[in-house]
Amino acid sequence: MDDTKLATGLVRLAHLVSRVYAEVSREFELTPQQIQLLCVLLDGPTGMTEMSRALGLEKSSMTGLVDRAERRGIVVRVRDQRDRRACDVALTEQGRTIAHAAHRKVTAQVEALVGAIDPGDRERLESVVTGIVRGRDVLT
Amino acid sequence: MDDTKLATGLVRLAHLVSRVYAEVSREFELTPQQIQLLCVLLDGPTGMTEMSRALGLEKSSMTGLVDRAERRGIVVRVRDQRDRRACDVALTEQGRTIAHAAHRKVTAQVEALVGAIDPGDRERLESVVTGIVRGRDVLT
DNA sequence: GACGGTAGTTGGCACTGCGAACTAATGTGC
DNA sequence: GCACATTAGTTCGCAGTGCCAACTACCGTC
Repeated sequence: MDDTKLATGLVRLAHLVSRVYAEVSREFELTPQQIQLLCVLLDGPTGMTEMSRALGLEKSSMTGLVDRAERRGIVVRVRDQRDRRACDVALTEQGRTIAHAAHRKVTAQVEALVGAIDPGDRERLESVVTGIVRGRDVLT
Repeated sequence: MDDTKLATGLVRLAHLVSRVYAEVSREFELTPQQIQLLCVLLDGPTGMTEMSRALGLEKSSMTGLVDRAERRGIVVRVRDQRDRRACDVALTEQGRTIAHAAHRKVTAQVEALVGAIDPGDRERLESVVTGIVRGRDVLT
C-alpha cells in the first residue's frame, strides 16, 4: 500500500527539478526546451529525426524548435552532403557557451536542493537514480 | 567532482517523470498542467492566488488554465460569499474521478520505473526523498 | 468616504507540441 | 533505368502554456 510513497516523493522531486530548470533557462532568456536542445547537442551535431527521438518529440515539433533556436543564433542547420534531404543541427559558439553555463547552473542548484545528506544515503540514492535512468534518456 | 553525478541523474529522472506525466495525461485527453491542477485540488477547493503559488505560476496564467479546465467540465469556479473578489476552484465529479485515476497511473508507472529494490534501502530512500521535498512543493 | 492593498481578469506576445498533408531525395526490385 | 515505397524534413492549423502590463472590482483602514 505505501509502496506509492517513494514514487510520490520522486514525482515531487521531479517537479522541483523542473522548476530549477525553468528558472535557470529564464536567466539565459531561453525556454527550458531550448536549453534542453543545447544540452543534447553537446554530444555533437545531430539530425532532426535522431533528436526528435532523443527529446521524445514529433519531427514536426523539432522543426519549429530548431527554427526559433536558429533565429536566436544558438544553433545552425548544416546541410548533409551525402544525403541531401537530411541536415545536422550543431551548436554555434554562443550556443555552446550557454549550454555549458546552463548545465553548470542547473547541476549546482539541484545539488543545493539535495543539500547535505549522509554520504551513505547519497550513494544509495545515486545508485538507485542511476539505475532508473540508465539507457532511457539523453539529457543534461 | 563527482558530486555532480547525483544532480545529473536527478535531472534525467525529472525528464523521465515528465514523460510519464505527459503520457498519462494524454490517455485522459488532458494536458499535464490540467492533470496537475486536478491533483492540487484533491486537497480541497482552493483560491486562484493560492494555487498560483502551489503551481509556481503567475496569477494571470491561472486564469487561462482554470478557464480551459472549466470548459472541459473537470473543475468549477465557486464564488466566495465573504469576499466577492475571490473565488475557489473545486473539482467536479468527473474531475475528481480523473484526478484519482491519473494519480494512480502516474504513481504506478513511476513505481515500475524504480523497480525492485531492497526493502531497507527503499525505506531509507523514502525518508531521504521526503526530506528533500518537504515544505517545498504540493504535487502528486 | 477617500485610499492603498488584494483577488482575479484581460490582451498581447512568444513559444510548445500534435497530426495530417506535403516536398524532395534515397534506395529497391524488376 | 525506372516505377515505387521509404525516409528526412517542412508546412499548416490548432489548442494550449506562461509571461508581463494594465485593468476592474472589492476589501480594509484611517
